[in-house]
Amino acid sequence: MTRIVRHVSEQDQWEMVHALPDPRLDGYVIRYCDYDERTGSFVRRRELPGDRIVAIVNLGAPIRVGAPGSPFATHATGFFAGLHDTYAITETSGAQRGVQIDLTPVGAHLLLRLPMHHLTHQVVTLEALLDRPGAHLHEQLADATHHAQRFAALDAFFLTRLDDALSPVPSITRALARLKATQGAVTINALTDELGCSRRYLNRGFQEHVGVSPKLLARILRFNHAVALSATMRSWAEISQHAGYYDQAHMVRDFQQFAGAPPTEFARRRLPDGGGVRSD
DNA sequence: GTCGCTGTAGACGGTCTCGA
DNA sequence: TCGAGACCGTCTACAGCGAC
Repeated sequence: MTRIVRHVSEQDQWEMVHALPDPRLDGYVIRYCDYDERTGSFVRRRELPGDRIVAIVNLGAPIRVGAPGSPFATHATGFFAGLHDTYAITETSGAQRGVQIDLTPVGAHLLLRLPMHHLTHQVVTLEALLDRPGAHLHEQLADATHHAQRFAALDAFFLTRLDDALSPVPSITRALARLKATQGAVTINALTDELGCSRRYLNRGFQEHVGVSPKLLARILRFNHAVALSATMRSWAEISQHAGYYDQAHMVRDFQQFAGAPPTEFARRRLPDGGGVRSD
């Protein structure tokens, strides 16, 4: 099933085609997004941290990606971005085209056959991570004339890798599900009690399968919840309460760390596609 | 009243060592 | 390999302030 989102304004124009992967990839690959974008109002945007591994197969002009305080790197064919504890900045020429693939951390770990802490706070090129098969995938997507063909090629690529993948570790999968279900509103002690394992075991499992500590992931989920609530609620005090923060000051600190701006500035810079904010 | 900011004490979580 | 305990840094809870 696909969902098409179009936006046309005086300065900006884009089309995004969202699709779910083959059901056999459930729990590994979350969704695909085929995009074609031309923007005049901004060329730099802040991408907020989330609970998923994002891969971009770039089919247009090179994209530059950086993080606060570190230099930009240019990516011509695409990249994989691991989990981050702050926002990333992307810069384009104003026009971009490609496919975004969202993977679960466990899915990325098993399909990429990589300890996830190797990808944490990193943006790694397609070729560096997947070598020749990655270059072949890029060629296939570039040659395809319709988004359905690109999604089919991605399904085939990941299903091939799924054949050789190990099974997920149940305790880590359960911990991730619990964190997600509570939007991060669960203490790590409660989590280890529920799972019947030690903090040390849980932390090591998260470093291997997710790339960040359980607490950091819980904070990212809570922040994402607050961002989602801000689309429908007006009062920041109300949002902080509903998202599970102790008070507004508590929430402001997370906004500054994860979005690089206090809530009001964040809302002012927010982009209409909901996926990020304008950057200077 | 809302929002953003600072300071501080105590709780919590990450990491290390040691032992089973 | 994993759990228990200790230590230390970070986060949370709370108070208070000024600007709008």
